[in-house]
Amino acid sequence: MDHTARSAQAIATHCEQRLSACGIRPTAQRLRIAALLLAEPQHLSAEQILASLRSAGARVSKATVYNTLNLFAERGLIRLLSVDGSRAWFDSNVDAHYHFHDITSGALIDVPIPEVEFSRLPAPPPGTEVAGIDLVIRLRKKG
Amino acid sequence: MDHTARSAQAIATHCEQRLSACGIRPTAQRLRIAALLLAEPQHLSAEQILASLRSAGARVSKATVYNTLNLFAERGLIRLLSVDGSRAWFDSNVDAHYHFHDITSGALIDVPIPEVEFSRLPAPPPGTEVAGIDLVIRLRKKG
DNA sequence: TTCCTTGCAAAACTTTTGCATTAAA
DNA sequence: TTTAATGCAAAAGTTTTGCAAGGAA
Repeated sequence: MDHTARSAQAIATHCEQRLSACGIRPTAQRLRIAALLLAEPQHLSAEQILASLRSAGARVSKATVYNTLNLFAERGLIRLLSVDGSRAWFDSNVDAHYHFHDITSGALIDVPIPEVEFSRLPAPPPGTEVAGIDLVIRLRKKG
Repeated sequence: MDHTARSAQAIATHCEQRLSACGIRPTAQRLRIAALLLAEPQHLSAEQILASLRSAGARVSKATVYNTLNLFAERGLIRLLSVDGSRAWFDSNVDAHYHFHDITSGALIDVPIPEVEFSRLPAPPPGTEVAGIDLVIRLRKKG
């Protein structure tokens, strides 16, 4: 199915189903945030989402944006990234993957799982198990 | 040489040399911070360092702690980590290594380089080169 | 009605900055 | 004496929270 060709209505319906599937009541604000973030694999900050929604004419508060993003992340609808100390990045791609981080521009680029292979990994300490692996490959301008 | 058996004087001298080697003027505050942080491989926050120095009777301000830690990190004397969004962690181990992050307790544990082997890594995008690789293995309580 | 969500403003935190004072070379 | 570092308080930036008002079931 062509993603970009979907109607606004179809996107709304799709988001509504995804929220409901996670036990999240699909309110107007949550749907706006979901429609924006889940439209494609991307990394957005809370402030970017707030600005984007507002310039699109949506009525939404900063508190709701943060509440919603935290809720989405808890329910596994999005992923919260800590790549630099400056702010949180919300990743709409929840499939396992890694990241390039361009330290010059700040850009974040997905690295698909097949591009990385571990031939050796440490055993988790006794009493613990691996909850996830975050790999960030920092990039600088060459030259 | 036994690390723990060194006298306070020997530690001070050692720190002074390390700072000077990095072109950092060894002031009283910087030496206190260096002595604390570089005593062993560890991960400390700015607030922990400030509290530790003050309870040890040192006269040092929050601004100086932050200025100093940033300076040390710039000069490669310590390493700045972004493992969770909450705050910066300063790692006194600047040798290449990775981390376990216990998401229950917040604990950070070093993973030595030989414990991780990559059999496949993506090529950096054109015009960029790899500046470093940060690997964080998240741990949760098993059971 | 009852429970949940929202918005606003304020608070909480971490980190940075301006500027007068102090210390180092 | 000249330059750089420190301390303090205030500012800046991000995220959380308290609470009244609004909306859904």
